[in-house]
Amino acid sequence: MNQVLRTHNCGELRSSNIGQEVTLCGWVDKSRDHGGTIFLDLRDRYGKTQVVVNPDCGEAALRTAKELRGEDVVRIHGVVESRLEGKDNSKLPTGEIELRANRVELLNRCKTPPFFPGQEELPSEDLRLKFRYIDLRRETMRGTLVKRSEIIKSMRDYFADNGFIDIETPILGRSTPEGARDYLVPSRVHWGHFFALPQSPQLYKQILMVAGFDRYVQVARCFRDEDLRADRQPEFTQLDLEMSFVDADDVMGMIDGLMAKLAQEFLGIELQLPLPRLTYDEAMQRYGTDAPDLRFGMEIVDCSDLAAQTEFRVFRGAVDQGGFVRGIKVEQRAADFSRKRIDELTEFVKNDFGAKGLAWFRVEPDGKLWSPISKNIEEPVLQGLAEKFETQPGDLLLLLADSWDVTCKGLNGLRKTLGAELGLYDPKQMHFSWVVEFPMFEKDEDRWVAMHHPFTAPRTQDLPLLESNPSAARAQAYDLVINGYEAGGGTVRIHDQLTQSKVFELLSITPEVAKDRFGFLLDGLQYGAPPHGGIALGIDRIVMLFTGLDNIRDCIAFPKTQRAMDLMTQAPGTVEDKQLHELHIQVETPPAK
RNA sequence: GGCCCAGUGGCGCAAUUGGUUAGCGCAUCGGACUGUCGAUCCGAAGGUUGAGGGUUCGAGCCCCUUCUGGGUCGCCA
Repeated sequence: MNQVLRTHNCGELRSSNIGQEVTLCGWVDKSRDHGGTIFLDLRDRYGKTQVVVNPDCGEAALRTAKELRGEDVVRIHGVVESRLEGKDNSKLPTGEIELRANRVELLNRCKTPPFFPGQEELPSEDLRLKFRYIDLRRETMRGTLVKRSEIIKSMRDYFADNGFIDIETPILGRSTPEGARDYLVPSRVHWGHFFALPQSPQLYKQILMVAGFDRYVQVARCFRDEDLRADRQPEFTQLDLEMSFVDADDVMGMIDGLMAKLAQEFLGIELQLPLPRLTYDEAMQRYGTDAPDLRFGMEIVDCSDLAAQTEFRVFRGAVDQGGFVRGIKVEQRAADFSRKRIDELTEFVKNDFGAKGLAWFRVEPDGKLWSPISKNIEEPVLQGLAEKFETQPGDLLLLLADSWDVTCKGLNGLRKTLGAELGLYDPKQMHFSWVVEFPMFEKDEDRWVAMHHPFTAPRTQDLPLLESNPSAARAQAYDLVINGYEAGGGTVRIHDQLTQSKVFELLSITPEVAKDRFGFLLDGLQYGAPPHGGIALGIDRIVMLFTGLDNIRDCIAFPKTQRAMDLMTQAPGTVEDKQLHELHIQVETPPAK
């Protein structure tokens, strides 16, 4: 009778449609059977509509409706009617109307599912992942994926409006031993040779600049075979871009504009531009991390100078060994910290960050610092601490005496934990900032390694430092930080051979090795490479932050578990011997347990 | 690889801290009901506590091993 399966969706009918004959398709979200009258909540991507079936609708319709169960797929033909006086449902946009059915058609029966999309308690995550098609029917999951789609569209529009062109780069590429562990793809044609999936399109986009494409952008899938976290998946999506004839300010300015647009469209907030900038050194000193959560204070205070004046061995010893004594202040909440809680925090900094212990002081009503260790510390030093931290009665001080690294990591860990626990910020609040001037190099055991990648340009004023003092050299690198998450990072690249050679030399990358690994880029740089720079934004993380979620899996339709498995498809799986044979691969027998 | 948390009918939780027959809500199945929207009411079925081993007169609970999921450190240029 009807040529079309449906005339409307389940989210669009309103009072203005009253009297119309329509056909809806969808899933039975819920049915309420009153014997004579049956109410069905029909659900699809767009919303829910209430369907009424009663004896006036015909026996066949009533009989079919009676047998419907949750998640059955149905098609309903009927007339849009106003709900009875006072029976509107204000929770639904379609709540003023209902569909009086005259035909009820079961399109497909649903087995009793392990859980229902509408149920109040969320099932365990492994079950949600195994039955992802059911989990994705949940309103929040649907909402997140819709918003993700809208965010990506908005990004693409922005860059298109700014003259960027979208160019795809290969997924099958070449392994570069630096950086994260690669996912490898064996070559059938080339015995013993492998492709690597891209960790990022880094080298290709630089080549595109050499090719003159000027402004490139891509929504790029990236792969890194490293252990997972709440904000890390083995495959993830970057908004990757590169620009020619620009400096760091130009790139950051472009992203400032993007963030302002996204914040306005999706959060309804007006960002003040330019976004605040913080140097790497400042970030480490004040927050102990290169990605600080700036929604609250609780800044780190360095009291190493005072520690040098005490005989107390823990403090003095740390400083004498070239370490630091640094701490944070919990304002007015000392009473919230039981001895047990402080013990837990001590275990936390010991276990997770290798701290030797946690020193703490309570500020007494008379303003004096009290601690189990305060009797070991000279009065002037205690007073100095109080002044340095600008303490008030009721404050709590937490101090670490350790290496720079441990104090940074430990205090950052404490600050993040306590900031959330004490509710020092509104979880809905958003803070955008840049961290700039990263070091060019860091020491890994005895050798220098690139902090970002070996093509990162140093600040021009730091060029002489490459020879004299590499550790002091700062890069033209910038990270976008949102709420304590690294939401993106980029650099201005080296575009001249001389600087590139110097950097390689420092990184102990011989010309031969360099030629072998990325000879094509080095060649390219000699054929008219423009100055260029770019950035990559973590789309999954940005979606996570913009939707207020605390893990990245909920922003991805089909994510992997912590052990990098897909519970729905059971990937990765074994393959047939024939396939292995074709690829010239032998699988080792796992060691006996 | 280290540390931490969790695993009990299909789902979410409980079990007085080692003591009778493992309990509740939702879902499922059957019945009743013409206005519900987390419908309601009556009834039924359904678990040996992730797996293996140990301690004990007795283990969901204690110990060891292991599997799965999650958090985190290392790792992630």
